[in-house]
Amino acid sequence: MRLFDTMSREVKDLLPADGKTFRFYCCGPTVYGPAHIGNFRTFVLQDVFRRTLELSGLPALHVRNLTDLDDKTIRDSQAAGKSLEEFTKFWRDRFHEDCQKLNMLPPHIEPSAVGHIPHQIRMIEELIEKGHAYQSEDGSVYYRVTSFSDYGRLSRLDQRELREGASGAVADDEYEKDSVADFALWKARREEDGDNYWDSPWGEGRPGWHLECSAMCREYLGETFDLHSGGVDLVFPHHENEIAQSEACTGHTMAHHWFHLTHLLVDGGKMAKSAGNFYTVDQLGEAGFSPAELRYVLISAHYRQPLNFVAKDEEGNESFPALAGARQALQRIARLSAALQEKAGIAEIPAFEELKKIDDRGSFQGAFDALADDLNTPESLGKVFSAMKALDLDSLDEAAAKTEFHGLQVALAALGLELPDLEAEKAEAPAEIQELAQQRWSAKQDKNWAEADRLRDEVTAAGWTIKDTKEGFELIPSA
RNA sequence: GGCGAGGUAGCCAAGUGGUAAGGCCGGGCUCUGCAAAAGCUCUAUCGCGGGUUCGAUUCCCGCCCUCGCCUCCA
Repeated sequence: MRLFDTMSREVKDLLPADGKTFRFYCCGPTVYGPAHIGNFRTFVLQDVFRRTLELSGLPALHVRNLTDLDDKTIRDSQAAGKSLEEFTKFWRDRFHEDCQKLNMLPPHIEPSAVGHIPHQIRMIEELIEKGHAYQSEDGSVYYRVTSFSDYGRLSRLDQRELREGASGAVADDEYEKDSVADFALWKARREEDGDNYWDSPWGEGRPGWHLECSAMCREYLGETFDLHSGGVDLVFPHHENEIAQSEACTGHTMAHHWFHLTHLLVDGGKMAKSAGNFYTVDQLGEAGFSPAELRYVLISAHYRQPLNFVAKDEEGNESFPALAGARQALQRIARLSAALQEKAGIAEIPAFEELKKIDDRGSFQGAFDALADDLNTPESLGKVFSAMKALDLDSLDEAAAKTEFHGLQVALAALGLELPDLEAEKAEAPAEIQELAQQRWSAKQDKNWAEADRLRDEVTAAGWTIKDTKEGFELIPSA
């Protein structure tokens, strides 16, 4: 598998350093509110990445943290009058529910910041010892950026000016630092932190945000690991600071590969609560769209391109045309898949573990290859449809159908797409509707077209659509 | 001001130095009493102006425009 590396700015092969397991870390969510669909673009694509790795025969060790200790979780838990633990547990559970709905494989290890305070303190001690950090008068500890000559390599900071206070915002603890670029490793206890403080050699306080990832990477993946991932916004300063902390501490390269995911836009602009275009999985569910449909949209653009999520149609109504389109597309795949399955005489769709063993992917090999080549999800989807169109179902014997069915399932498993249940679409209509539809069918058989049409209108008015088939009819709830 | 990404059909979105995947929408056809559904099918010369080249949407230069980051942020 090949993937673009932010550090070297080139597409590189992915090879596990230990020759066996590909070990990678993803910066997870801050659990202080519901994750939005932009967050999930990142997490879903990381999930496609992992699925592709595993299906290509490379075992993975996936670590993704939960940020449960930072300014926002403390601030909002206080505002809610809850303990930090109770508050973050609520949002952590919610995040996990959303992940499950979106068919994401759970990470193998999911550490949290609060659970690793001692690890972080130990790292600070090391950094002070090695001259990379200093304590300020109030008991905070800062990282001295100038002590790490490689600082800025990932974000190419050395090639640009550090514009101090570009946003006009100036941290209130700035006077404590030797340089504005220095960042906090340990924050001295403050009034507004409430009960959220821990003992340390520098007094009571709490670790800085950037440190948790460094500490947990080291704990679970070692001093050097294969890949580190996150949203583009984390390149600077978060990942830059992680590198500075970890590499200054260990003296070794932190990660061999940096995988960054470009943000989602909504209707051409940045998603923001203030803009009213901040969507969650639940919200879209309430609007009548399934998580699978959302997932389809989230993977419909390459991860290094901005993806424009269209929420409003041309009339400006919030009708989510992108999701409606995804529904049509998924149903087409589902019909073809069902036809292949029947032709192949296969009872159950093979589980993920079983799909790992399938190496003849038939016509769908190209769809898988597109993912292995820099995780090109849109090309992969294109190949799925192209392969579908090229298939001549009638000419396939059972063995060929089986190969094609398995190939399709591997491609879908890599993309993490769950197909809609076509049978479930045919919901049970109320008895009176069934009766009307049956009467209409009889009228139709008698070629009493006027009566048949009249009855169909009645059924339609009641919110159901009649689909005639060769043998009879089906009732579908109207959209 | 600095850094970066991008402008491909109505919308979303791949890709390529030799006239452009795929999805949605829309049109047509088949099927059908009609309709729906389904299947098939049609629809772009790639922001503008130069340059390099036998040939550029794809490389180079300039311009216009959009978006993101530089502050917590996936």
